[in-house]
Parts: sequence; C-alpha cells; structure tokens
Amino acid sequence: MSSENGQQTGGAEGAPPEQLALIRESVRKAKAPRAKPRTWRGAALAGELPVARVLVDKGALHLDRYFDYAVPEELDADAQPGVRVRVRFGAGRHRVREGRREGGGLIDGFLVERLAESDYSGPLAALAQVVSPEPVLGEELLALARAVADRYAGSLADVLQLAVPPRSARAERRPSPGPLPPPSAPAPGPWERYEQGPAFLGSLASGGAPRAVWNALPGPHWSEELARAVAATLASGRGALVVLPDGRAVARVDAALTELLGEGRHAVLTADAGPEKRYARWLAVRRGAVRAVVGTRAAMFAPVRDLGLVAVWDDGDDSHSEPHAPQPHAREVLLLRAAQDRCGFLLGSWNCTVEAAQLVETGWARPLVAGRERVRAAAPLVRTVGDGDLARDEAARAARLPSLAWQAAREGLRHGPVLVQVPRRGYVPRMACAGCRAPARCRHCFGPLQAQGSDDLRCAWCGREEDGWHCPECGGFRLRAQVVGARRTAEELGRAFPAVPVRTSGREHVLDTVPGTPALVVSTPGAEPVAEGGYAAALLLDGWAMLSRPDLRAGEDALRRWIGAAALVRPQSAGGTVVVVAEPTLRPVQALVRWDPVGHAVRELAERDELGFPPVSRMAAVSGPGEAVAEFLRAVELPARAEILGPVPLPVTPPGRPRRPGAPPPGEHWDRALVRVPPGNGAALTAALKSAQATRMARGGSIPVWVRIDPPDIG
DNA sequence: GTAGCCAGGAAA
DNA sequence: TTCCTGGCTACC
Repeated sequence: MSSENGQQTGGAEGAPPEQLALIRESVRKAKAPRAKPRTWRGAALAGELPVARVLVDKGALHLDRYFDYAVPEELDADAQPGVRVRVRFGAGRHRVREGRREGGGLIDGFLVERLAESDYSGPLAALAQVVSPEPVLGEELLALARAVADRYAGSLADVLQLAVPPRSARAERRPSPGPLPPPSAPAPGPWERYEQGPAFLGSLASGGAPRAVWNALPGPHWSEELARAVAATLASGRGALVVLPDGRAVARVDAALTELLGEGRHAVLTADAGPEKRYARWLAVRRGAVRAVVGTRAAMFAPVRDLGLVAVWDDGDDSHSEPHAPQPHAREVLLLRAAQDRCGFLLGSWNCTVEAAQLVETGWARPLVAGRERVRAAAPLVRTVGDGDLARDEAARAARLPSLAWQAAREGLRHGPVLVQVPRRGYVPRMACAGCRAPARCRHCFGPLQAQGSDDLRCAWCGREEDGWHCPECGGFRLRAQVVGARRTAEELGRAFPAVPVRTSGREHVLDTVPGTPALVVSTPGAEPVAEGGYAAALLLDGWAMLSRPDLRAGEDALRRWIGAAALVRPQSAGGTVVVVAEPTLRPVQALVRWDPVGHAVRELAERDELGFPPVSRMAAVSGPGEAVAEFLRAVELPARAEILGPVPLPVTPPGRPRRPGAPPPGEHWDRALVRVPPGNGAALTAALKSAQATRMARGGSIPVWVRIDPPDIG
C-alpha cells in the first residue's frame, strides 16, 4: 500500500464509501497485474453479490452500457435492483491533493443487477449512495426502454428519462393503498355495434391477448368503449394502459372509467398534475396498488403490473410523438410492449393511419369495424364545394364563404350548434391567383408562396422573396389568400347571424364542451369542443391549406382533421350535415364523403409500398451542416440493402421561429439525407446509425448530426 | 459530457 | 528542460 493511501485511510475514521476510490487509486498506481474484482482493504463490501451493475444517467450514446461498482456493506440492504443510485463517474483517476479528492463528479444512475463478480478487469469504484430504496426500474420497464432505445437509435438513459419520472421523497414516503380485487366483466354496451366487439371484450375478460385496429364509429361512445375494454382486462386479473393524445381525451376516458368502475381502480397520468402528484400516482401503479392507467404520451411507459392490454386512441395525432430524444411514438412503444408482454393491443380512431392499416395488412392485428349500414347511420351527410362551384359562386367571391356553407350554417342553426373548422392561427395563408385560383408558386423551386407581412411574399420552401408575381396560367397580377383566417371568419359569421352567439376554441383557449343550443363554434383543428347532442352542421373551411402542404401525410392529415370535426356532428338521419371546401375529386375528400378512412389508408399504404416509403420501408433522416452529414454518411456502415436519398439542403429556419430538434438554427444552411431500408431491415439500420453516431460523439471535434428514425415530415 | 494523458512545439 | 496546448480516450 502506498504511503499516500495509508495517510488517507488512516486519517478518516470509518471511511465512507468514497474512500474506496482512493484505495482504487493506489491499486492503479502500483500497477500490479491482478485478476477481477479487487478486495477492498480497509472497507467492508457486501458479503453476497458485492458487484452492482449500474446504468449511468448520461444520454451520450457511447456511454450506453452498464458500469460495475462495488457495493459497500452499509449499502448492501438498500442496493437492490431497480433503485436509484449515485456514483462517481467522469475522469477516472481520482487524484488526491491536499487531502481532498478531486475529479469525477457524482452522477445519478439506476442499479440494474447485483452480481457475484464483475467482468470488468480493472478495480471497481464503490457506489456512493443509494438515493432511495424504492425500486423504480423493474425488469420489464428496463427491457422496454432497451427495446425503444434500439428501435429509435437512441440511448437507454435518454429513454429512461422519459420513462421514469423524477423522484419526490415525499411521494415515496406516502404509502400506496392496497390493491382492489378484480371487478366483474362488463357488458359489451356500445361494443355491440361492432361485429367483433363483444368477442374482443370477451377475449380480454378471459385472459386472452387479442390485437385489433378499431375504426370507431363517429360520435361520443369511444371513451366508454375504451373504458369497457379496460374493465374487461381488469376482470381477468390483469392491468391495462390507455394512451390518449391530449388532456381532454384523458378526461373523457377518466370519466367513463369512473362511471364504470368507481374511483380507485385507475390512475390518470398526465403532465399537468404537479411533479409530486405525478410521481405518487406513478408509484401507486409501479407498486401494483392501481392496475389501470389512462394518460397522455408519457404514460406509454407506465409500469403497469401484469399488463393485459395496451390501447392508444387516435394514433394520427402528432402529440403521440414524443419531442424529446429519441422521439419515440406512443403507437410504436405500445407495439413493442404488446410484443414483449404478450398482451392485448387496441389501436382506436375515427380515422385510420397508414401504420394502422399496415398492422391489419400484415395480419398482426385484426380489424375491429362496424358494418357499412351502421357507419352510414352514424355518419353525417358530407357535401363538397370544389373549385368549379367556387368560380361560379358569386356569393363566395364577395363574402369569402361559399353559398352552400351559408345555407348549411343557416339551416343547422335552426336545430343546434354549428361547428366551423378554420386553419390554425400562425398557419400562414398560402396564396392563389385571384382570377383563376391557380396556386401561386415560387418561380425558382415551385414551392408555395405565402404572405409574410402585409404585402411581403415569400416561398415556403426555399425562403426566397417574390416581388413581381404574375400568374403563369392567366397572366393575372392579383393574389388572394387561399384560406380564411379564424378571427375573420368568426367576425363575418357573427355579422351574418347577429342573433346567434359565436364562440371560439383554439390554441390558447380550448373549449371542452358547448351546449346543444344554437351557436356558431369557430375552432381550429384538434380544438373542437364536443357539443351536447352533437353539432347540427359543420363547415370545414381549410381544405386547400390542408391539402396543398408539401408533405407525404398531407392527404392523411387533412382527412384526419375533417373526420375529427365531422365525427362530432349528428348522424345524417338526425339532420347532421358537413360542408367541406375542397375539390371533390381528391382522394381524401372522397374518403370523407363516403366515410371510409380505412379504405383511404389502405390505398395510401399500397402507394407507399410501391414508392418505397414508410411505414413499409423503414426510414431515417440525418441532418446537420453539409460537411458533417457527408462525413457521417461516409463513416456509417449501412446494411447492404440500405439506400441513401440526398442529401439535399433543408429549408432555412426563418428568424424568430422557435427551433425544432433536427432543424437548423436560424440563418444556418443544413443538409438532410434520408436513409431507407426494405421491410425487415429496420433493426440493422438503427444499429448502424447508432454505432456511427456513437463513434462520432466519442471523439470530440466532429460537428454533431441529428439522426431521426421515422422522420415525420418527408415530402 | 469531462479529466487526464501524451505528444509536440514554443519559450527559456 | 519546462510549460502549455490540442487531440484523444476512458469513464466501472
């Protein structure tokens, strides 16, 4: 033993675990070639399983592995798998100067496993602290986080940050209530309306693991249907998890569950409860006191015991996509869970995403749909206003609203509230020729022109300013906005129907419900309040804006938003009418008229398959400064059948716009390449990207690139 | 990420 | 010879 070490240990009575680092230091100094876990002289280690495998809480990809630490005797009892710990990590050589140790800060981690010995050949440092004896990271959650990290080419630590809420000591001290016995199986209720509905519930109640893509009938029963699926699962003695796109949807299912099962059987996990409350609820789930969870996307990781069902509602809503690294999508996470836990799976929506259609096409899930006659009976009448109608429509030109829409509003207001769906504010209006209505396009890249300030025209794709526009079709010089703004529409409608109250629902102020009395309800997509008894009519006014987006998902998105509004309207038999201002020949418009979102998704899927687009192919985006992207692409060892598209320049972020992850900072020019692989090669692709990224990060100096699996905005 | 190691160059 | 910086690697 070196004198340095002797002084240190000798000077401190009952040396704390940290002192072990000093011993380790001396061992290193001595450079004695020795085998596996060192014996710690001067400090007692746990008698059994003295090695703790720890996941250090650092997102860096090249640290995405476990580190072994020695377990001091005094931490032996608390240092159980799953607990939070603190360890010394950082530059290894903990120097001692003037009696103090330096370097290597304390960092958080999770104890993953206790072992008899380490496979690490060097000397082990000791656990510094067990933060709390509460085991928060169970085996299943760890396996799930691992799978999600692999699926998204991210680090385990990043995923755990999403999966395990921050600790609150007070919440931990509070005991959770004891678990309730399973309830009895519910009656199918509104599930009777679906051919396979009662069978699906029956399977859940009897311990089965059915997997279904459920195309929900329009109307308000979906939340009760979800609640019954949860209740059926609980009846089998298993747990259930429902992930919803927003707080309003959570509140509906929460209410339905409370009505069906009373209080205490389910937990609501949303971000808006404070951290302590949130952690307390999460703990109650983790401890097995509560067997069912409803929540927004963070709940996708909820550690429900003995999972029997995972369900997601409206997977097309982009709030199911987690914005934090590695940006997993709730649907995909629940798919992984269903596979891992062999539990039931339910993907429900009024609409149908291409991904949902694929689950059915591949045979992984069964369709859960109502017969056509039921659909027709539940859906409103949908009428379209196309270009031709508009051109002929004197009233539309004068008042910016087609006469059919006026008629529908007037008629609807005699029977109840009328919903008016308008583009979201901040949705910069696209411009069209005032004469012939041809969309105004950039003369350089053919991107859509949009109005910036009062007269300032700019291309939405390349950002170039346009000052001498004239229409290439008819030679006209006058432009008009293609879409009508929300406030303006509200004002105009208010003036036209002075006796009727006008209510608005949008970003800042979202209305939850409106009464069934006549009123104009102006709303942006996704913020539509539910009307008591349903709306008498709906006007969908943003068709052009929705469909002219240069995005692969433009059609699907438009249909989703229209269906989201139209599903709140009374059935046709009760006079419910929807007017959509969009070209009736377009595929999403036809799908709305026929109320056939599944057919639409199936056709889209076939097309994407042909084009080699996701979700049939797996795709990843690599973005960053041109040189960095090029360098990354040179370095990455892609699977054999991978294909690199691009790189191409990304649109420049306009100044003042909040920067999204993966988008260039304002003023910087970035490139983006897409990498795609055929079906079945997704894992190889993410592994390759992850390892290339890890090597880059490990040596500093190289400019970082962003890697995004399943990029949402491929155009 | 970050400390420490080592190599290579400038300063003395 | 000494000191400093920059690049590189390990971190248990």
